[in-house]
Amino acid sequence: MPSAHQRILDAAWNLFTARGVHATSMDDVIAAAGVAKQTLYNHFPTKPDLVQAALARGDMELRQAVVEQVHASATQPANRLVEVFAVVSRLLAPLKFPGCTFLGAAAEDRGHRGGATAVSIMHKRAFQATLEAWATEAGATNPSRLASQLMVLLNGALMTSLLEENGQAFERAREVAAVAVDASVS
Amino acid sequence: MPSAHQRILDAAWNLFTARGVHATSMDDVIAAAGVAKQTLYNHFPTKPDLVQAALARGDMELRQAVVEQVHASATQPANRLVEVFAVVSRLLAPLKFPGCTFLGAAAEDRGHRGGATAVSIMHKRAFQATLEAWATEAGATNPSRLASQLMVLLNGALMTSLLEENGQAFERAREVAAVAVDASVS
DNA sequence: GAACAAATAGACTGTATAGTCTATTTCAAT
DNA sequence: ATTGAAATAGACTATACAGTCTATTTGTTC
Repeated sequence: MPSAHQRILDAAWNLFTARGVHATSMDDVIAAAGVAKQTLYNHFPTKPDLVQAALARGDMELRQAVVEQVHASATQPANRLVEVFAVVSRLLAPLKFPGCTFLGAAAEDRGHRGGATAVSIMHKRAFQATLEAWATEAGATNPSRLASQLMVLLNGALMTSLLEENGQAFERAREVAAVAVDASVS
Repeated sequence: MPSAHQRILDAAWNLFTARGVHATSMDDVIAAAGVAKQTLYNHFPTKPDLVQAALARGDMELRQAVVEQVHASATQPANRLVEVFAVVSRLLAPLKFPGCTFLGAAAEDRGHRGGATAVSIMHKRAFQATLEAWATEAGATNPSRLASQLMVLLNGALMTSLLEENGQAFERAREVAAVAVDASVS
């Protein structure tokens, strides 16, 4: 049995992903984590604290998983920039909630610019930095620009798959990414 | 002075866009519309009703505005597919809330699949149909696929500009769109 | 086993908000 | 002028939810 801390973060992450932050009550997290109310509040004094902590952990785990799987399935940097779309799609598929927790949280936060938005921005920037590193290795003429372009595509695929669950969004994004990478590398 | 009905829908749309659906209370709408509580509830019996009506009206107005401006600024169908990114960016700029009301509402609705999500899906499908028509006129080898690809790019630009307010997302999307259109038309 | 930290159970408070109800007022059409 | 529909003002109810408080229990370390 994982520690209470872990269970709380896991439960919170899953609920935030599935239902969104606003629609998840602290009592929901408590029930899902199988933990006493006071225990949760001992670990995370307020809901924003919990949201931030859960997103921060999700950020690390997700990015690590994506990088690992991309490196495993493509050795050529240029291929990695395209393959990343397949990897993210594959990671999302079993979840049954085909959206991005960070984009969702940021959208709920609108106007607020609270902790959730801040973590989401960090997550996207960190991810984009990884893309830029691959783009540089691939010999792109403008790695920074290519990374930005791919990030827009990735965010688009994540949001589109929230609306149309047929999973084609990532295929389309991948096709476009291939063309964009090709245009930027050659 | 516009009718109460109009003022309510306008106020609701603006608040939903700026702060999100969840963060907007019925009292907020009442205050912004300058209307009595009962008046609002006479026109829209429940909050979901109001959300759906406001989004539906926003859908019509936004799509109409975009199509008009795109037609005005580009006569070649192939150019329209690229110019649309500049038009949407220009429409968003003065709003100070650089996100998509529909994507935001759908993200807040996660799991629900309620009226807000339904209207958002309609909006995106209708928009994509317009793109497909232009793609067909432009002589794309696979207009449906090209429209899907551009839709992913557009959603990506809309979400990315929510996180990074520098407005570069639309430029990036436009660059990629140009490459994708070129690859699909020639 | 004493002592202390962490966890539990669950009652309780305060606040925000959706939606109702009542009484009154405006105003256009007859 | 009279009537009837639409609008207003604002008190009121019910509920959901964040966060607190108290008392008890478990488990670990010295």
